[in-house]
Amino acid sequence: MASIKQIAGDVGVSTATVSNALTGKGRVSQEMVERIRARAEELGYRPSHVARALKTGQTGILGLVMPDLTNPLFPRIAQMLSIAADNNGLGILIADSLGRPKEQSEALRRLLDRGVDGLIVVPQKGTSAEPVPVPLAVINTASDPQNSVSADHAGGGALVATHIAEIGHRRIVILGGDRVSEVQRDRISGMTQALPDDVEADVFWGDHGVQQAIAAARSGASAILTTSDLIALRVRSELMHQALPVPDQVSLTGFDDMSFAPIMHPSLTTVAQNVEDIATRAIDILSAKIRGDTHPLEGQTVPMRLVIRQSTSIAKQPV
Amino acid sequence: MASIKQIAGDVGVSTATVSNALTGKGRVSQEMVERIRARAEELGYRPSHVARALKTGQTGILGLVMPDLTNPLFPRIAQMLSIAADNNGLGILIADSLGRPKEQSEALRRLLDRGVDGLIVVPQKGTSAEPVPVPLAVINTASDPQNSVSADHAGGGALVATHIAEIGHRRIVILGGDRVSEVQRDRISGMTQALPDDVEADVFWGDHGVQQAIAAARSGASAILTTSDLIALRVRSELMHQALPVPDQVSLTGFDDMSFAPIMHPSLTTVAQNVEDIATRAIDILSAKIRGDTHPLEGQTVPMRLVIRQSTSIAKQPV
DNA sequence: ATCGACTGATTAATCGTTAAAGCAAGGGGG
DNA sequence: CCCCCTTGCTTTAACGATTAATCAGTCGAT
Repeated sequence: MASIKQIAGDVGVSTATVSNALTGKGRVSQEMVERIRARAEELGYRPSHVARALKTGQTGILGLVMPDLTNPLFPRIAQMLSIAADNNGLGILIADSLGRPKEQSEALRRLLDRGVDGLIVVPQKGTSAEPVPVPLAVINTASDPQNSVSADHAGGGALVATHIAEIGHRRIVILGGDRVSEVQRDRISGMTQALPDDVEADVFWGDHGVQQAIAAARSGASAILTTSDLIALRVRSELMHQALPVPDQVSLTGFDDMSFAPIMHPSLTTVAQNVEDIATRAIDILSAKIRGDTHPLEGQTVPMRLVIRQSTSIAKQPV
Repeated sequence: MASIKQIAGDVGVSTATVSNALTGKGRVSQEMVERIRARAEELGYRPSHVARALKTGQTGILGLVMPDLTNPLFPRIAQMLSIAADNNGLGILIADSLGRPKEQSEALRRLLDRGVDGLIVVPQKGTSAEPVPVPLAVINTASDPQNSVSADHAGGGALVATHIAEIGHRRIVILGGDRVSEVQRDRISGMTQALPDDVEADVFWGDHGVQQAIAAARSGASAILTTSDLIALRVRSELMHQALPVPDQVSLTGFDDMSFAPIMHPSLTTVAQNVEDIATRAIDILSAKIRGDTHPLEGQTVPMRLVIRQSTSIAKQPV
């Protein structure tokens, strides 16, 4: 491996000059800069991040903590974060906590031991990030006071609720998966607040809620709005068992536009996050904090997008 | 941050002794080891991975390259790799190539620049890993000569094909997504080789193949074996359109046991990978190589598991 | 001629750790 | 009693970069 010393020897200058020439920091003549650059190129010189990190105290690495790796958005988030980080010359080290809060501190400590310059945390349902000695960016939802940037889950809920109301549904069911998830709570409160007064909505939760939702559908509710595509898929199965056709009898919506949403039958109306935008902003916020900007614009919210497919249709007129 | 120097000063010995005491390498008296340990504990000393990396040339970080991040197995693989890596005191740096082969070398170079000790590559369909100056572990499929460890895709194909034959199907369709994927080719060749002679099987590929499969089903084929749950889901949709009930008229199988397989309707018979086992072995192989073991056991194959659900049933007797 | 400012480079220290070599004291064998 | 080996620790150098301090010239102004 070619080092700065190697180049210095070849060109006949000191290592300090080489360092200055390559980083453009000190005072070096234009001619010398070019000679050094040329030699560095020839040798295929790559600066040692490790040595630089030791001297400067900055590793250029961010830690990513996603306690809930089963979160189906993980690949996209990780991908987008990794791209955004690359653009800022940063790397991303992942950590897993197996979903256990106790392991989560372990994971954090491991990342900190490795000297990460900052952390990106997507909190587990119902937990909040513990204090850390490095800059932190939290991706959760607007109602989390620690939130740095996230999708506008409430706005997304409003979008889908408004859509359902506009196409004539007057008695609907809202179905959440887990009460403890702030994201899901925000989605639901977005829905309920956006509904006109003349729409009657029941809110159910969890496994039991699925049954309640089906019962409601059998007794006349014409739409079921869920907080996740996975829940919607389960409801779809149950409805089929009960010979309640979607969307003819019951309209159905999900959340997150997962891989199967466009290809299930009927294809699922859902709400998509702009993961790329969120990731980019998270990295921007974190880099700003690392650079010393103590109060970058935080608590941002990125609009969601309604994706209308075949699982929703105009409400049947009551007979 | 407490350093080794700090401890050395406090205890009244040289830094070398502290280093030796803490790593258990040199010759240090038992008593001294304990005094040093105690002081280190008090100070909350954490060794600097960076400094150690500079000195030893080993960062303790592995690079993970998954060119196809849309691969729905990614989260599980990443999770399991991260856990397995942790157990060996290693970290995992992720890189993304946006699916573009050109970006892939870029991603590789970035990881190498950061000084990773080894690379784990899950190759993109139809590409093979380029030579790298560090130990490499490839997770692909048995027929890839570079493969270090992978699921036994052919064996998985055999499992599902045998199952279908055993429950009486005599005319079936095998449906692949992308000819270029070695994994899918192996799955299919596993299927065809396991089928008894009296079973008639057509192999179709891609979007067009879906139509051909439906046509075959309409003209009497009683089972469709796909190479992916996503494909199975699409086929399920088409069959429904054509009023061909699953499994009464047509049995259907997928691959990979994705999140939606158990909750779609009917729930999908599929073949699951033991991702944890694969990840653990990949890390083991890589650590062995890094430790200097030039030829650890490579080319391993991990059995797949048939998950029988409701989308397959005994073949109707021909009328 | 002299002083000061500026330019382009050098020197030397440092980040935290490891590793090889060295050194003093104690103990056993001949 | 001398020699050598072992034990326990220290000294020194190094990994590859950055950075503050310094220094030798050059040039313009006074």
